[in-house]
Amino acid sequence: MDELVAKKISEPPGVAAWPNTAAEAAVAGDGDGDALELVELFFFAYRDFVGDADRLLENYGFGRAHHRVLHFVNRRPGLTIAALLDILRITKQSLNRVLKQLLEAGFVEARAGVVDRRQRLLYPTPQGATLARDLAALQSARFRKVMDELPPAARGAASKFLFAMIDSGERERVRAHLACAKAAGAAT
Amino acid sequence: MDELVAKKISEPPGVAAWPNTAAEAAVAGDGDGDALELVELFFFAYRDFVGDADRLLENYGFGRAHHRVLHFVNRRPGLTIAALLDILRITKQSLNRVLKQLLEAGFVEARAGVVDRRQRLLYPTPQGATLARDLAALQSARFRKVMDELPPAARGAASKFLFAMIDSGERERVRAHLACAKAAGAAT
DNA sequence: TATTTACGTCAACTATATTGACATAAATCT
DNA sequence: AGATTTATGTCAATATAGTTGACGTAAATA
Repeated sequence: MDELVAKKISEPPGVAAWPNTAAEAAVAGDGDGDALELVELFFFAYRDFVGDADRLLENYGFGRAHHRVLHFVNRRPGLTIAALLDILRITKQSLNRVLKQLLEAGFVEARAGVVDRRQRLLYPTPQGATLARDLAALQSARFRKVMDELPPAARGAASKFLFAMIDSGERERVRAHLACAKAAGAAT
Repeated sequence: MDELVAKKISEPPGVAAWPNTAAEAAVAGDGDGDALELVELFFFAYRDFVGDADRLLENYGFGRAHHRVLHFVNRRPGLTIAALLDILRITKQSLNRVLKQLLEAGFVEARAGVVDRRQRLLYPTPQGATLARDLAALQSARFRKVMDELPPAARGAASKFLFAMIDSGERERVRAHLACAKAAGAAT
């Protein structure tokens, strides 16, 4: 590692690899200040955002990993393992431990795929749906409160902002996921 | 993504099984739908946001924990252990492991407090400051790109939005931190 | 029939966090 | 001066969430 470090340090060429923004920032001095402030605000906002759910999950002996799985299964009933792995960006081994617990605890159930029987389609049980809803309620309550606090003009900006924060290559995927989840919700 | 869509389509049986929750969500009002969308956007946005830094940190054998410590030490040189623990909300044992590595690798240095010699005041070394700046550059570059993509009217909204997302009891603390960091930054 | 795909599973390991107990030096109170 | 509190370090055990790699199996597909 030290050699990597040394390499990095002794690497004025690295400057070229930097986003020119770094150079600009250095020149501009505090021009970066605002962006840095956003970096920290994002950190604090996310910390508090997940904190709500964490506290509720403790009562069930679950963690954030369970929350994510339950959330996406609930949002998109019939989700396959592969699709879930793709959303969460974790390995199947990692997912498996958490998913197994959710299955055994009766919060999620898996049915064999109809069109492709190798697939396991994941559905929330009524119990799972309830917990998912409670968790979502906490988090969307925070968003609603935020929207109330915000000047009306700023309200629509939040989702635009968050969407723009996503890797551009990922946006279509996310958009499709949202549309799909919305359809599932609307269908009922 | 295509597979997601395909699977979704080939899934009429799932529809029947669809959730009570979704139903309830629909009943609970679609105001929730928007909030739910924000919840997921926040998840994806944060995932990609930290991803940038993660990739750079790998070159140094560091993880997110090191990043957070280095970041705040760099933003607020002279930070005490207690202040850092308060920001990060972790235990001293957890901090210690990471901090020790940063100290040993020469990215951070600790000096005895002047007014209170029990305290260890943390400072970035030149090496640490460089890495911190590189990491920050990646992340603020993302923010700047986002701002460029956003309609001008929405730009100011981002920091208001993020600030409103923070626990109300924490906002003063965060505001103070930002002010302090800004002052420290101005010195450089 | 042969191969690929979707998934499960065992094992070993890493990173990040926790709780609890105890140690030490410096500051502060009485 | 002596007792106590404070700021920090450290050892040990544990939990959670993730990783890579290897191997297995049933079902779809070429």
